[in-house]
Amino acid sequence: MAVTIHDIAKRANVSPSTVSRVLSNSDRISEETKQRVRKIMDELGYYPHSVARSLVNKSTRTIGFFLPRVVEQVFNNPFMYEIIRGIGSVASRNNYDILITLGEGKKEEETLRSLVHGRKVDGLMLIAARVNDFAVDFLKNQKFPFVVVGRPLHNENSVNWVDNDNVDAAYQLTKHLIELGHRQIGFVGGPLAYVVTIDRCEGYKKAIREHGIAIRDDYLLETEFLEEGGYKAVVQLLNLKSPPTAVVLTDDLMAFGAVRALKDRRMKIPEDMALVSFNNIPTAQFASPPLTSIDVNSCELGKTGMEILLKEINHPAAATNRAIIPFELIKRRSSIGVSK
Amino acid sequence: MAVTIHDIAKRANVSPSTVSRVLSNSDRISEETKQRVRKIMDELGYYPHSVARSLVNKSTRTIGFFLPRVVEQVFNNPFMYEIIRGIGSVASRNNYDILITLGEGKKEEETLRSLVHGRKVDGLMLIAARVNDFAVDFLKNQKFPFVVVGRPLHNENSVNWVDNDNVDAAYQLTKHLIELGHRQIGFVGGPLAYVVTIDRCEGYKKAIREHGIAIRDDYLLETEFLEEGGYKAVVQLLNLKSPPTAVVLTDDLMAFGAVRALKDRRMKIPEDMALVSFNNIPTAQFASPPLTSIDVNSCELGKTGMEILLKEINHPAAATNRAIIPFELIKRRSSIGVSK
DNA sequence: TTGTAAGCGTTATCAA
DNA sequence: TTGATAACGCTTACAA
Repeated sequence: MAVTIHDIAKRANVSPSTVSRVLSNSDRISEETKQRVRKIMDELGYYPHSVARSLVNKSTRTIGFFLPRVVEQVFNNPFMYEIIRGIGSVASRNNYDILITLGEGKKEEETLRSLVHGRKVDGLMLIAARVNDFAVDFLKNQKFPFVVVGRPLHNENSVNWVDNDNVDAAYQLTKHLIELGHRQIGFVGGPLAYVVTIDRCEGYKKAIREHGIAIRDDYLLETEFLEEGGYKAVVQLLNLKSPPTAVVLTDDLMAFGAVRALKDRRMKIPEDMALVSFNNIPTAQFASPPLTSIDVNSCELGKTGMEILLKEINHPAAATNRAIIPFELIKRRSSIGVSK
Repeated sequence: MAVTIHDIAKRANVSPSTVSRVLSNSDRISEETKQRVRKIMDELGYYPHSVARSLVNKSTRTIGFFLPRVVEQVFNNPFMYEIIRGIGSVASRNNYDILITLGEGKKEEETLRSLVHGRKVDGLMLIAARVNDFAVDFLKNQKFPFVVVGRPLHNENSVNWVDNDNVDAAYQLTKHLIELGHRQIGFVGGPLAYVVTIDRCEGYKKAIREHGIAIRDDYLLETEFLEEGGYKAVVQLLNLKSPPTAVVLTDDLMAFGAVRALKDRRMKIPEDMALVSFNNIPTAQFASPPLTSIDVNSCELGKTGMEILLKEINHPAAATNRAIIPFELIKRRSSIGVSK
């Protein structure tokens, strides 16, 4: 069996509580005993039992990363990994671990309950706010510390969250196309169940309207955040009587699909159709043509989200926190072509 | 405070142990009491405290995913996320969670000790075997359940692992180039500290030799598993008096770098230089040209690894397990060109 | 079929 | 400066 605090105590001729105090470096223990106890700990290869600690401390120093199945299917996306890396770097620095719970095959409520009431984690990170987000409502209701990476629709002021200004990002992206001379611009969004889709669509519409262009419903498409979704959407747009000359897609993977659809028909990008998208995943720059994309700064989203969560865990009384992470419009050949 | 087993017991006029037995659905409790206790659990919204459970059960139903900093830097790679998804699907099905520990800024031993002796996890998944792998040695020594995704160099028979047959994969990939008529073939591997690099290099050499071609040391390069590494390597190869006409790269990201290097010099792929690589990350097919790549089946690596780990956790006495996951050579335009 | 009580490995309160 | 002792919330012999 592993060595416990009692084993140390016995060997050092002190009580377990003294050992515990040495562990927390209490200043009410003589330097001499500290030395002695520490030496024995080393000899015996002692390491505190984190579960036992958690039980009495009521803290696991672990935060949960919860991905309900619906979300995971939609966002099977490289940028998810970037977010985890961001979270991880802040977590690691603060001696927190990350518990990943995939809700696969289980009901969302069941999984959340096991995390929250089971006290497996001190707080939760949610990825992507949905329009009616069960997880947000549940956690809010339970007063459990959490942060959403993504602006929630209904609880913007009472929930901790971090996101880009997606309305503005879509606005800038669309404006970029308009400035290139496009007047017929399509919009391919993800599922409308996600707030991010709504925001980006709004930014798109705002840019269109501001430039005196009419909004065409047949230019507005909703699909999955996947390559296949982008493919289908572009095919549908191309089948219109007057197809758009440019398309805003809300994800790079979709844009990859769009590229494939256009290549299948021997059409040129951006000459026949310009493409712009979101996320700037690591391979967007290596696509053919390289994709104009909004860099959402995923790593920073994760980092800041984690910082907010730590604040919430340690000072639950404090005000609601939110953060807007700057994005960057990266112009590449899929919109501006080779000339420029 | 959260409701405990005692609260339920009081309300149901039974003892805590009875409640506990209801929880584990013991067959020594009358159906009637079960019903009654369960009803009260629902009413009070009871959920078992997982930490308390872990303490007595000596199991956290959590497995650790350990990524020492050195490894993480090297493998900042989309296929890592695929592996996690694979692990996650099996874990979720078996009611396990995944604890991700990024060793950032901490010593590897320190982190491992906190996981193993701190009993935060029931077992560990290691990603990528290094030639002298501290983690492997440490865990083996501690007799702690673990599995390596990647063949270990020294303990092939005494350690659980799962991997592709990297020697064969590299052999097939190189042979593919030879069959296309190439005789001058370069090899750009990752750091030699990783077993995977050694294996792939061996497969490459085997194919070269078997076809009566001489091995040229100036065609063998070692670099990072990153885009930049591929770029630099190809530049170096191009500066040779007689550069290779084809190159085997051990990662798609490297291949992206290679593509960039060639495009910078207005060289054609595969006419001026054919490229083939490993991993078949989701965007390899959308590169320009689409990349010929070995699909290592990352998701399956994760799944099988997790299955082996569960076996090890539940039957520690059983024999050492290992698994070879089939790979697939996906031929695309970066090697075969458009004609075919 | 159910209850009592000990124990899992810590920390924290109170006394000494 | 240190030591008893009682938690933390659960499981499991052993008794009844």
